[in-house]
Amino acid sequence: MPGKASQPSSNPDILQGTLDVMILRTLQRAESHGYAIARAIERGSGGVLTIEEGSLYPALYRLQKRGDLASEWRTTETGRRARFYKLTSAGRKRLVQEVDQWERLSAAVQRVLGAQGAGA
Amino acid sequence: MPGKASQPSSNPDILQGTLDVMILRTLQRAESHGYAIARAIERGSGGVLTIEEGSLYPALYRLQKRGDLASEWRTTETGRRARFYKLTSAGRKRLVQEVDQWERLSAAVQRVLGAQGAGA
DNA sequence: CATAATACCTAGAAGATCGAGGTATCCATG
DNA sequence: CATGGATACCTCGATCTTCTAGGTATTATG
Repeated sequence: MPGKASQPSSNPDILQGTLDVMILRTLQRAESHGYAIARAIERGSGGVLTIEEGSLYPALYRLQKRGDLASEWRTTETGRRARFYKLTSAGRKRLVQEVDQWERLSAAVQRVLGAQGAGA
Repeated sequence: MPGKASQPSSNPDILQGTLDVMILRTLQRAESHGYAIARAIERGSGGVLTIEEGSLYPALYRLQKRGDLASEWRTTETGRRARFYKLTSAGRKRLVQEVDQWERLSAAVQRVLGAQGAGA
């Protein structure tokens, strides 16, 4: 096999379990539709994250089914049909919990990774 | 509705994808066996994380199969049989990459969650 | 002897994400 | 008008990680 020396490796676009909370946070700022939510997260991450549509739409469906989001078809400023999502009150509560959870768990990982074996 | 107001909810013990890097980091400090690795991570996290054996042993197997770890049966100080793991040179490289990946991705999530809508 | 702690292992289920496909509309360009 | 790109949605199947829940064996303790 010629060429193709790249390592496909494990190249996750996002940390598993963080998509939901990022969606909720994005919608806390303003109601929005799927495509725009994805672009907003990507921009907000400084271009580090990529939101795949195959992850995004199932996540939105999941969150709505769970009662954290409500949605309706509307028209964008540019005249396109799109499904707009907004947080429900349950979603607002969930957001607070999940942000807290993220802080706790990511700080814990950081401690494990960073913990100095001993002082110099 | 009597009692039982607690929500079992989604209570992941760890952030998906972080177990491997925490194992590698733990073994960078000292060779160790599975059970001790789990306890070390739990201690290192300040008691926040719980390492389930059903996650731990498959992960160790995975990492060894991948070439990041080598292992051998040995006897602990307390006279017990245990499989001791240590990093291979591939494992040391992987550790550096995965720590870097973690820093990048967790910082990105942090930006998305924290991003101020606008200056005060 | 019963129990807890240490120490290992596995099978099956659940859940999230990804890759790859599909549809449709709008707009610019040639 | 034909083409292609961007916008906007959706879904299926595969993959991967973790959890639940079992199991074995040894050592130490009461």
